[in-house]
Amino acid sequence: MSERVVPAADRRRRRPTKQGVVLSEELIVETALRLIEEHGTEALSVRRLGRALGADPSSLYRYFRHTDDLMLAVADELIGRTLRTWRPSGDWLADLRDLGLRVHAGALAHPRAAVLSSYRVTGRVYEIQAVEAILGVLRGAGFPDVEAVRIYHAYVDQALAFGALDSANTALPQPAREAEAAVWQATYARLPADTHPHIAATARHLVATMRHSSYPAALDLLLSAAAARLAEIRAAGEG
Amino acid sequence: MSERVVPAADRRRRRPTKQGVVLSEELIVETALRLIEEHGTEALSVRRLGRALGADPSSLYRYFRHTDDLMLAVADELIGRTLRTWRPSGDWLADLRDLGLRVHAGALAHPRAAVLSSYRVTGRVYEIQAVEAILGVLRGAGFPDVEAVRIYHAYVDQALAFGALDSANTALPQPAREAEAAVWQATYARLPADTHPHIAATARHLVATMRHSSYPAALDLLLSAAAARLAEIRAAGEG
DNA sequence: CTTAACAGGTCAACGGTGTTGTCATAAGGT
DNA sequence: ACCTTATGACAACACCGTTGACCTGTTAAG
Repeated sequence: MSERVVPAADRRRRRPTKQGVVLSEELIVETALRLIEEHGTEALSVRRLGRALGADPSSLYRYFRHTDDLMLAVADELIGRTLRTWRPSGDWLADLRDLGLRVHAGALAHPRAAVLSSYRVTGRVYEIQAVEAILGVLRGAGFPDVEAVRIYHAYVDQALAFGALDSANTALPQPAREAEAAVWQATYARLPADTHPHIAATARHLVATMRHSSYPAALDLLLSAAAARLAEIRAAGEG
Repeated sequence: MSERVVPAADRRRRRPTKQGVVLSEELIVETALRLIEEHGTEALSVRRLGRALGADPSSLYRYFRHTDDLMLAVADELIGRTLRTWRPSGDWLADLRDLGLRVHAGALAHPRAAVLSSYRVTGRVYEIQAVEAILGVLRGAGFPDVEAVRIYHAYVDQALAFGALDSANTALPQPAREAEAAVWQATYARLPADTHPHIAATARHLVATMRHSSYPAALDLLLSAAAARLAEIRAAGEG
């Protein structure tokens, strides 16, 4: 049973497909990303990807063992792209806020990859770079090691978790998405004040707020708590 | 074109299936939950569910218009179960902390269902109860409406997002889970200090911290930021 | 007690999916 | 120029959600 997938390094024979395309891991990953962007999550299937590439679907199994493998490769590329656009300024709070929003935006742009990668540790280069960078920002700001690690963990997981959450939501089929939006208007905004006083009192704000991601708000809350903690630490350090 | 789905209230004719099972919305939802728990997310399909119930798959379309409708019903049942175990004490901070941990624990107890339900708005009874209760706690504590809604949104999404994240991770196949745990020991803990100073300096803490959920830490950060905000609001109110 | 309406079950089919066993052939080292 | 084999193509498999047509037992009305 010879392996179906050949390691990228051993590839020599660049034979074109019937339609004249020369496949490669990079080309496949890029095309997958483009497909998701242009036609949404549900547009990404092995068969469609094959069609978009001008190749038989089964050819892709020469490059990835499962769709899962493909998605992880896509995710890795995504991390790399996000990290490359980040320009830390030296202001730890602003930098972490900026990076958080970038990670979240990157996740939204590629829902399927984001959901898959959110709960996995890859141990690959870009991930390691990100860990080192974030820890550097926190320790540079003056957080002691234990605190830096604790906040790093909460910060990263929150960015990934919200990224996945909001991704999954935007990846819903169109009718389901519209139905969700309608629920706040049609159901919550119409509950009577005598049975549901708190919802009724805030209905206007609920309808306006719930249609957007709560990640920016959650991020600001987390970071402001971290800043408060840092102030405490500094005060204690001077005593 | 007569509607395929008849509202639950109008159901009269309880005709058993060939295999002698009397279907109902409740029975279907319970069976779906059980299926997900026992055999994982991928085990839940209309066809398998039909088989597990002892009914033709197409029968389910007499109760739910799409799979999506079914998933919303499952999600709401989960919310209901969690909410029923919560006993608010009147201390807003403690109550929200307690509820958050319960939601998270509930998600971990039903890993596969939690992932599916985390990003949906059901608009069903239990969800409405939860929204009303949480908004009540926040407004009762003294948050003005806009602020209460903003914090409600971040708080709820955080609980659901971390629930889904940690669920997805625990739901990984055993070998994959072990491989993940090993990455911190095998990869991160061995990075040299000259190329990755921050990781090297905190490696001990990383290995210890990353194996647990960061949700409790993230929840505490969010709530402490909310408490700080409330203090500000109260101070301004007295001025 | 009969009967007609129809809720609610079944069946078959459609077009989609991921994946694999097998075959064909052109690329590339010798 | 030849042989190996990497790599593409094809066909098939087993699944998926969903729908239209059909059939039948339950139930409410007469």
